[in-house]
Amino acid sequence: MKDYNFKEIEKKWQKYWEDTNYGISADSSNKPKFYSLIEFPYPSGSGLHVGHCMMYSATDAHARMMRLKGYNVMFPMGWDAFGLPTENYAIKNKIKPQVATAKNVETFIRQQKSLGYSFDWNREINTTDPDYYKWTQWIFLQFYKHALIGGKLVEVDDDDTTTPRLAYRAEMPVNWCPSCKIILANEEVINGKCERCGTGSLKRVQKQWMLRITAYADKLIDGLSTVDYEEKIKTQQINWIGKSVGTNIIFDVKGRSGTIHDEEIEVFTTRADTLYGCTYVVLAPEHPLVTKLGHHVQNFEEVSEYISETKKKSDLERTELQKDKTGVKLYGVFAINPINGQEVDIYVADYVLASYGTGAVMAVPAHDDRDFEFAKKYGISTVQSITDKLDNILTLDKAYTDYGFLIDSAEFSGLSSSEGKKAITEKLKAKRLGDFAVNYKLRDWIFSRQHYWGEPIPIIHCDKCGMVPIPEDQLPLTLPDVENYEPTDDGQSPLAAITDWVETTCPVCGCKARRETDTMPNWAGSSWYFIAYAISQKLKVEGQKQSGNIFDDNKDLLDYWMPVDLYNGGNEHITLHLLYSRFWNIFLHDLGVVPSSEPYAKRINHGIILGPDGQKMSKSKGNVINPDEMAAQYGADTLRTYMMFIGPYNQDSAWSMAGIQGVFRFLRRVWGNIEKVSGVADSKELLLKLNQTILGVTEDLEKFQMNTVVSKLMELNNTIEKVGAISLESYSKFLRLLFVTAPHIASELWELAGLDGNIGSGSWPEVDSRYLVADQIDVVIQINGKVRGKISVSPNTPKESLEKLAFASDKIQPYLNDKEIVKIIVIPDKLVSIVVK
RNA sequence: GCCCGGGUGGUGAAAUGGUAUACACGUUAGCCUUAGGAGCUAAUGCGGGAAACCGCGUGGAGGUUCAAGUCCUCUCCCGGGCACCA
Repeated sequence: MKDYNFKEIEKKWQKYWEDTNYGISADSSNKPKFYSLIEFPYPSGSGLHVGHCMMYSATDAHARMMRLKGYNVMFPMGWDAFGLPTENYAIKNKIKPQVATAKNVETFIRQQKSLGYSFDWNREINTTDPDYYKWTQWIFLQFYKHALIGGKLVEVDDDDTTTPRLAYRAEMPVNWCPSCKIILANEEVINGKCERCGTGSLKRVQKQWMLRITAYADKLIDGLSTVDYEEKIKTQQINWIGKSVGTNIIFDVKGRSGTIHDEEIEVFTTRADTLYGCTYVVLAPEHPLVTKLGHHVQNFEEVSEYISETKKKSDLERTELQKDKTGVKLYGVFAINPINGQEVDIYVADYVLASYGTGAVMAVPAHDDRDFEFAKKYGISTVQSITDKLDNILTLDKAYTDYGFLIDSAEFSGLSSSEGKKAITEKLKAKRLGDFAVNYKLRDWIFSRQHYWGEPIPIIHCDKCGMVPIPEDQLPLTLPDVENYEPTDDGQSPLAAITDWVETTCPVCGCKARRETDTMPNWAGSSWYFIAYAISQKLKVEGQKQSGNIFDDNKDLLDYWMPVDLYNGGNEHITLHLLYSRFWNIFLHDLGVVPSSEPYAKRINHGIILGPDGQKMSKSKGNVINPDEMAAQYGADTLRTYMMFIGPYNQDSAWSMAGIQGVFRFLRRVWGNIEKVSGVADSKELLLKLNQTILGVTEDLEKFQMNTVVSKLMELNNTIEKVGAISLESYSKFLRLLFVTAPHIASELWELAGLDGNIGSGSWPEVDSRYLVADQIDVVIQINGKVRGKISVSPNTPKESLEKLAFASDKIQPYLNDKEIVKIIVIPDKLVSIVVK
């Protein structure tokens, strides 16, 4: 027997798979389809990370099983290639981002192929490819051309400026780095500081493109009940959307000389039942009413100063110092509590957020911790009066925020909190001073970036016609070649400096006009790539010629492939990417271009591979494991199998050199064990273990319990060694199981054993339940719950016999002497449990 | 503060309420070898004992059950997410 020469074997089979199109899926088939999606990588300059290998190894194993089980499996790969690191690299090294991307992609493909992953290379996509981003732009235009009214999509005319389009422009506070003089994406702000230079980022108001994801908030919540995601993912998404149901309440505003007409304060509350306890009203510093009240406010100077102080605070300061609430009372003006006509004070305080609800709240210190704290600090209501009101329910140091029954609330007293909310809101509604209202924490999605390396937003600004979408048959709007990728000083995209690109003519009136110079965020291309795989050949072949819409033209493909059956990815994408891409898919479904409302039927998350020191891998810590080096030392099969064996799939695991060494030993022993293949009939012990392994490995692969898949294969190999012989038929089953984790060695051994055809075109082994039962089974005898003996019996021995055999056992006699037998429980094939007194 | 995970040998970890510690690493002893960071065999939860065996053991305290790592109540610790969201 030759040595296990993994280098030679792996090269041979990788070529074979390439030559025979292993992994290439058909667009039509009489087999059932299975769409297995993994998050496509950002092709960074540092190449494949072992974390990628962990996800690829596990999903590749699963895909191989599904193929053997007779599915037409789509297991595609592509490149999420727009993004800042490439742009920064381009700036630094004076290399075109297009060139850098192509080089990185080449490296990724080489690495992936060298590990034998069975991706469908015919479907490769790249978000930076104009054939691809043509359709990213097309989808953007559909957002621009549509609005969601009453849950239904409606088309919006080009000159309509009032209907709320799903893509719109708005003045938005953005993160501004005063040192780099650029606008930062949220992802570039780490703990309130610029990722590049560490300077604290400031808020700056600028016109931004927005996607109205909030219009889809309810659909995004409701859709979760139809998909198979871990509970953790669902709750995280629901929390992120943050739906809260409550009441909007209108307080009239009164000055020294009576009611100030036309001015009112609208607050949002989830606790309308506590309205009688309202002692003051608070406005966010950014609330427009504050400046409007102007001369009515006696201490307006003090108030203005407070507001400008707030503006100077960074996000970090405003949130980190949350315990220390600040604010200013507006002297000379009052708000009228609409339920009882009571005058209450008005404050401005930055613990109230302009961006949530109405930017104003009613304060009920007795029933809200934040109001309580603020009231205590500014002596607004005495603690004594709160306790009086609450009939001693309240302890002196905190608000009573639980539900209960209303007191001191006129005709509403005695109602439960939930009854009270409803009754009070109904009364306000009748007086036209309030109504039921829903709010979301979710904000609309800031969809523009002032960078070069992204999809250009296909809009033209015309002085006469306003914003005009580029006609769809003129897409894609491609990125121009530029010399300089640096953002400009005033926070504009580098595209703004390319005059001959910016200057264009209006598609409507033909006048001189300017192109939009912002680009899309790198979440854009990844929000529909799972759809693109199904039609990827069409993107390449017809992308430029297509005049209609590629989705409608290829409805049959989308109907066949969608939705994704299994989506595999990282925990870091549970909120943003998963939410964004669900949003796009639901929108496209509403538009009628994709068949299913939800894009992913099932989602599985993987953990992170940590360095050998248990720390997150990083160059600076020097604990980075390079997959190329590992594959060179131990082979692709060992690396793949170890990546599955390293620990529970959805849990973080630390790399271990001893661990990969152990897996290598396993494969080398498997290699040698081909000598145990014989013409002799299999022992019952081997048949039992083999069938247990088929059953267990199948179940574990389906559940992505990859570590036990490997341990079960090891157990079977141990049994082969122990028994010393295995029939060719049984061996072929073992190899097919092994094929999913270590496909190269399994293919080679298949050939060496002289088995027919190729292992990959066979079928998944079936369990023969005749062999699942052992000849003899150990049945445990328990006395008072403790194991005191064992009897070896044949399976299905009747209860009565088991009981007799148990009492006949010498082992247990000492425990029965002089004891009264209270109870006997017999579980066939398991145990006899005797209770004595 | 709120919402998720998770605490099991020396280590990574297994266990449809039914023999806790499979599998792997490590360790120890022996074999083989010129040699081994190679291979093979055996042992390996802790305490006691020459052994048979006994006692104790899944973060802690209770509970349900003939039987609990697993179910229930309370509690401690670790990791992650959200966080002044009214």
